[in-house]
Amino acid sequence: MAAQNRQAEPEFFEAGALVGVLTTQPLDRVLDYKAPEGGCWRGAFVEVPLGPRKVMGVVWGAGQGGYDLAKVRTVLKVLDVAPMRDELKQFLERSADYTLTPLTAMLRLATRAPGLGDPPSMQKIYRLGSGEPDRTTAARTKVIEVLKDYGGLAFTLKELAEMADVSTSVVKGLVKQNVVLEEDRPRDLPFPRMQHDHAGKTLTDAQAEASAQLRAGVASHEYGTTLLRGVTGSGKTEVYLEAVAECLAQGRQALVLLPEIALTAEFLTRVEARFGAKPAEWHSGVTMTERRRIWKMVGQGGAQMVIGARSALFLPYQNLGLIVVDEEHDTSYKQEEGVLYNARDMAVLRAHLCGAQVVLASATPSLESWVNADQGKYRKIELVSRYGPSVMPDMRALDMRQDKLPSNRWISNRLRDEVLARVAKGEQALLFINRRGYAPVTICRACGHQIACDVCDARMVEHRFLKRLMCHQCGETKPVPTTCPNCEAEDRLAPVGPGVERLAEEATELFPDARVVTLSSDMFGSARALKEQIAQIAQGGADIIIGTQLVAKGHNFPLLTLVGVIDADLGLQGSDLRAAERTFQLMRQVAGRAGRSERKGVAIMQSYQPEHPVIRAILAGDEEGFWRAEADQRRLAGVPPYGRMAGIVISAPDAQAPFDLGAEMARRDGPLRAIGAQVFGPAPAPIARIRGRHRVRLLVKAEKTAPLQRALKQWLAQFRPGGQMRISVDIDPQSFL
DNA sequence: GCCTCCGGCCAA
DNA sequence: TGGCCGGAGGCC
Repeated sequence: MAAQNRQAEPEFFEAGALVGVLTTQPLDRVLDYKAPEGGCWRGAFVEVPLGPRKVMGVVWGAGQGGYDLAKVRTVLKVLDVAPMRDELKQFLERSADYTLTPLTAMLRLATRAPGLGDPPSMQKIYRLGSGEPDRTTAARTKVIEVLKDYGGLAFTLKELAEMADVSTSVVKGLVKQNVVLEEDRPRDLPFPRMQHDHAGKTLTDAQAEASAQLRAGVASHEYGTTLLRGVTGSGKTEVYLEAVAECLAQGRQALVLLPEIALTAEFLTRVEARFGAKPAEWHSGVTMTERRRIWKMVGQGGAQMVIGARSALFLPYQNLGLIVVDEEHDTSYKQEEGVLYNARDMAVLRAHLCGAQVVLASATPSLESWVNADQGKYRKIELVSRYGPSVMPDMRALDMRQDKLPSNRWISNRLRDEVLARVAKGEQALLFINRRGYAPVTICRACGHQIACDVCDARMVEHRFLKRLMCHQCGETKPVPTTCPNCEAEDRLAPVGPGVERLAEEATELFPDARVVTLSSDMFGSARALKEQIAQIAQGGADIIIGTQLVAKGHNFPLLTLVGVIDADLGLQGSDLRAAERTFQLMRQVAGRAGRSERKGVAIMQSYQPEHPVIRAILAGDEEGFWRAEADQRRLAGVPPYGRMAGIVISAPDAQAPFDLGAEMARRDGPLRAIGAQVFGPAPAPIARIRGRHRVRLLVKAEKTAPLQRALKQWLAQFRPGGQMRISVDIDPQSFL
């Protein structure tokens, strides 16, 4: 047994000792190997033989034993990178448990940099030497002048030749005579030092007070989360950069997470102006060599600050003191492919493990964060705009009870006129309805019968695009009948109420000269086609956008100046539990735009109950009231953040097999029932086909305190998907529709 | 994830 | 008989 004081130190394994190695290969197990010559520490990055191949792994701990010792192979070598710290190891284990992701997949997330095993790559650099040239030429003089101008600095061959405007052979010639020195330098260099006090900004009183609180948190070296709420223009970036400054002053590393789209050169320039040097920048567009440099430098302390997209959370920080999640409500923090995790929540987990502070910044916080702040789990700081009260769009409710709309019309004349006015000016209008399909109800005009699902307590929704009736509870579909199944009357069945498809039909009739585009999840074969469509719209490829909740997903349409909510009451009835929150945030999105451009944004809500507390709160700009009303609804329904949910997506190239497996899974729900959880579905997933794979989804709902992950694990262990079928688990799914 | 092994099937 | 294809399972 090791001495007690050794416990803080990582374990050392003598050569030949059995060690457990976690590889990046998707074998969901730690494999036994013998420690290499010279031994190895726990946490060491190693290369091990696996079958005929060599793969990378991490020494996770002592070997398990139990595997045929004769077959145990030896670690090939220990890689020359900083070993994984216990904090990151725990973070990977805890987040794997939370998201029900294999640990190997988490390790892959944390090692997304190429050539980690390669010896440090070197490059030649050139600096001024002491020799004298045998003869002087104009080109040689220029090289010497450049080097003298920059003092003792060194440059690569290409840089130097370009700066002196000579060919590289001139420099080489000078090297032979020791006029210029050629040296080797590692390619992966530390990032330039950032100065916490380089250029302090003058802060308003409110900003100074807020940043003092954040600074105190960072200085405590303890975990804590702060919700920093401030509208556009209130200067919340300046405030959280003060927290970064404190973190740098403490000699700890800072991470700022931004939604992918917000990673702009403009933001980097701002940071550089404040701290005198650029931070490391980590996102999907960064080159492979730069990724490797960042990964290594973050691990050995050569990068003080990282600005990145969600995956920057998995870098091997040496001493992380602060994580800022800017625009924390943004849905792009939720990874929706591969490993499904929410970077906002995982940031809080990682900060817990390394005694860091988290700052969640947003003008319109997610309800989860709002509730956490309200319950005292998060500290809350409010920043009032320096330009006075928050800029809301011009917001109105249209009381539909006063409007005598003909049947089968949902766009009121007043809204129609507003749309026409925008289109005439070359601006865009968005008509928002949170209902997929053509019509939510199909009714028999002879007997009043409504076509319902055979197995669910739900009405079938007509999907004209798919030419079928569909149950949104269980996903069952059937052709639209011509005779009433109840009274057998011929041709008396009629669609009642609007869905997005029907609204598009109405808009096309109402605005014959406008370009109308529909955005609904089940109308796109692939995520990429959808993305392309959205990009086209953003560039002005449409005048009127008809959309479901899909359009609320953080997309930016700069030409959009009018949002018409067709049925504002719909979000209040629980068809999609986040609809009201999104509706509210959509309004605020328009508000932010109205503040920035000369075009004022207008939001119009058609409602049959404009006196409803949520509607009133939105109109009055009473955010507190809105969140409270919304929170009450969620609490009553027992859904997040007051309950827990998980989405199970079953996918396969053919459509039937996932349904069959989904139905079987819904039947054999013992382990879930044991913790009081319920299963809904199977139903088509929000995007029903991706890259040729049909997707079917089950939803599991449990109480807040129920051990959901453990139950899901037991439940899922019963099923072994055959062939091309895949099951993926999404804890805390973004959409529950 | 990738490699290998094995059974099935087709052309001669 | 040989060769090629695709699915199943092992890899420490």
